[in-house]
Amino acid sequence: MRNMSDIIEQYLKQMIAESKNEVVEIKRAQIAEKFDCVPSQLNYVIKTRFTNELGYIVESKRGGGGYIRITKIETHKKADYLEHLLNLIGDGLSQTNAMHIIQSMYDAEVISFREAKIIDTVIARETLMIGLPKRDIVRAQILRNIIEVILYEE
Amino acid sequence: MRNMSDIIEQYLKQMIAESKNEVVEIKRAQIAEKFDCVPSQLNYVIKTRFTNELGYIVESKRGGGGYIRITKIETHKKADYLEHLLNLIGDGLSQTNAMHIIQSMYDAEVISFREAKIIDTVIARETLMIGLPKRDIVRAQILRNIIEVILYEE
DNA sequence: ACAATCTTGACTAATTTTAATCAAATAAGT
DNA sequence: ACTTATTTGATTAAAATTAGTCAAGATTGT
Repeated sequence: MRNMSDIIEQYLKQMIAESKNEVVEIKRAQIAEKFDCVPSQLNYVIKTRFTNELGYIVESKRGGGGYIRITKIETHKKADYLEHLLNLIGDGLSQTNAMHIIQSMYDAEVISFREAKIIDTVIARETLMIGLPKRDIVRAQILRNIIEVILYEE
Repeated sequence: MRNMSDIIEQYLKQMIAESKNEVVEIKRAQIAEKFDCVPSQLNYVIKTRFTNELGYIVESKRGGGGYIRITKIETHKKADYLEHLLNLIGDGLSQTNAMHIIQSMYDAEVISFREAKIIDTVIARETLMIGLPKRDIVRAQILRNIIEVILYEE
């Protein structure tokens, strides 16, 4: 790791990853001490690496018993969204509907463009060389499983 | 070896060759010191010998802990590799063989870890709820199509 | 001699680190 | 309760640490 800010960033992200609810709560001075840097460096790291843009909410309190709390929200939202999609998919799924769902996932930035293309290909009727009604059932099963992979990663 | 730029070029290429992932990461000032030249000479060498044209990607960061990272990308090799995999896949494909291919693709850095997991899921017999021998045929078809998506992108 | 390439250094830009000062919340003393 | 002191985070600005650009001068090849 190249510099102190990166190290602290990694440390905090690790804490969030290990946490139950995508949250970490720290005492600024304590972390500064741990990494042997000035306290305000924590503010710098937070301001440059835990922005709202990147899906973090930062709350803090001063005074005795003060703290800084960093919450990662995007994953929650994404999880909710993916759960929603899972509910949407019934026993069967047409190619058109599947493609709409894939497009939606791409728009929601849950999957990359390449992943979208891969999944599109997988659920195409030309790829699944099976007759109806079985084809729609397999397609639903495939997409459900893919969503679960994304949902339960990390 | 006639001049400093050539020497530095050779040095960097040597580093890349010895590296695990066709990457070298340097500190500009440090290399300049090592070869007793001005730092900006590194920029010259990189600009003239590690161009995108020649298959290199250069990334950098300034400030404390800054760096210059040069990555060699072997697009041709990857294409050859993927073609090879396509030839490998016959009319049918067992889950075990498919998983080996997926692992290989991940090792070759042709797919990401997440993509590997997605594809693993898709080709699992639990996902493809079809009986043999049809299942192996569909699996082969799916993997072939996925590889083609990756092969013919961009 | 001419053209292309290389070397050098001054200046610029980005990023990180550090310190000083400010503001808010709590704790303590009266 | 009220005032004061202490603790703790926020903000800002300065300094330090890198890398990038550009252009003038030097060297080399033809």
